[in-house]
Amino acid sequence: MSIEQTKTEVVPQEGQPRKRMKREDRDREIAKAAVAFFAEVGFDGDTRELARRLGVTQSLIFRYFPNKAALIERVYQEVYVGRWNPYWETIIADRSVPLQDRLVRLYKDYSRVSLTYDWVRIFMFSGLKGEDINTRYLKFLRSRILEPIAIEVRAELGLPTPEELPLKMSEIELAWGINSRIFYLGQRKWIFNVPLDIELDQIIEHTIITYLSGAKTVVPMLIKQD
Amino acid sequence: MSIEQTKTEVVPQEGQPRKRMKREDRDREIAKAAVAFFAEVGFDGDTRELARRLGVTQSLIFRYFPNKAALIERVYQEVYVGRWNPYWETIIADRSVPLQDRLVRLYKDYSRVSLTYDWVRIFMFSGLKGEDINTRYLKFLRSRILEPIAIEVRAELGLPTPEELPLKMSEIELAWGINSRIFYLGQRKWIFNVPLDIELDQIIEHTIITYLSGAKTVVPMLIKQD
DNA sequence: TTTATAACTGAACAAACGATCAGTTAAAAT
DNA sequence: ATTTTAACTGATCGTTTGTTCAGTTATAAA
Repeated sequence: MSIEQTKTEVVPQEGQPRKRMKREDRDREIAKAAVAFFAEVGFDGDTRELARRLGVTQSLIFRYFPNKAALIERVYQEVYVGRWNPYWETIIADRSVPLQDRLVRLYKDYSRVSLTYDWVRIFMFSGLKGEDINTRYLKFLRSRILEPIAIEVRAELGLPTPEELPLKMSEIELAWGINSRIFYLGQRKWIFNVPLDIELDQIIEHTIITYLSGAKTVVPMLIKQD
Repeated sequence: MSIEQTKTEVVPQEGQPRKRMKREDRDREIAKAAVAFFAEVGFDGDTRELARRLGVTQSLIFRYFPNKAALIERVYQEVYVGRWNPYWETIIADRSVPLQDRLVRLYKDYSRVSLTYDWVRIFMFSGLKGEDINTRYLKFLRSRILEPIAIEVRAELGLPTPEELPLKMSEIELAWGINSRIFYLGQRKWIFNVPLDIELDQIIEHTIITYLSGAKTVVPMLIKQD
């Protein structure tokens, strides 16, 4: 599996210099370039440099976005909203597949999105800026991914269902462990410049095995507490 | 253990208006305030605001540091170099204590430093800025903490020593899992504003149990590969 | 009290920044 | 071919930023 970025935008044609674009096309091009640019330098990156990379003047950007904040808001939309795949939520609950396989499949696919250069860095930049979109995203992730995982673990271990015994906070915290592991891989690669020593797929497999192995030991203990 | 009270801020003393300080004292005060300030707003924070918080004029800062870059460099020194505790390295190797207890003790203590508001945020800000000090820190961490842990796990499971069979990359990657888990807790609390659901100490204990439980399953498999 | 030292201030500069707008020109409509 | 539309430019403004420096004043030595 690769964690390269998908690049579907229209590249400025060398032979046929179509200078003027339709509003919609230019709009998308600016937004796309803004994602890549702000991911690289942060949201303090100046609009003149962004315009230079686009091959247009700075003032044009402000004819498409009322101000810089609106452009940044658009970047959030592109990254957070535009890249969530509802299919992830369906993988988890499919009990015709062994749980370990489901989790490996889920996180291999999830990492194709959330371990890209753009995604990891935008996520940190916006978080450090204090935007509440990160908080909202993680709460969404918790309800759509982590809680379902905790439920499946209960079933796997032959423990009471959430209806019989509500999920403990600590069971969900245990599931956070998977995401923290995956996300940290992205940070090492795209922020801290510490390359991964082995294949991503292999790390994901070990992460899932470790999680399930630990859950088998810890969860039966957890649900007896409090 | 708590990670609550760690957001430091230098408040101008009202009761004791010692206006002029000795060079050394003022130097330390500026450095300390700079850590707190840049941790909050990032390294693009302006020196006028920093001076205002210190209760001095902006020009004074430049009488203590030749330029802003030098001040930032000092911040790195304070956070990365100044807060490493060599005692951590000795805990791991003490085989008179059960491995699980050693790891729990190590990470409870380590998290007292690396899960503070200042530390987590400065670490991310400098990483995103592309400073190589993060890379160097993580390589140091790897050699002083992660590799020793992997070695102790070998001993615990009755597997060959590193002299008999060199450590595999994947064994160290497995140990990264502990650190990624711990660090992510700090990010949730100090960057993403997603509070921890249960006590930090408890999460650390579960993290170690999960790691050791997983290692017991995975490591014997790993050392037979390649 | 007087003098010497050095901690500190206030004003200013140049560069970089987001944002505005009157004017230009490519491309579609007639 | 001519007109109309709208994508785009170039110049400029006000603000914020790091940095400098001549001058001020608290503090300790004399």
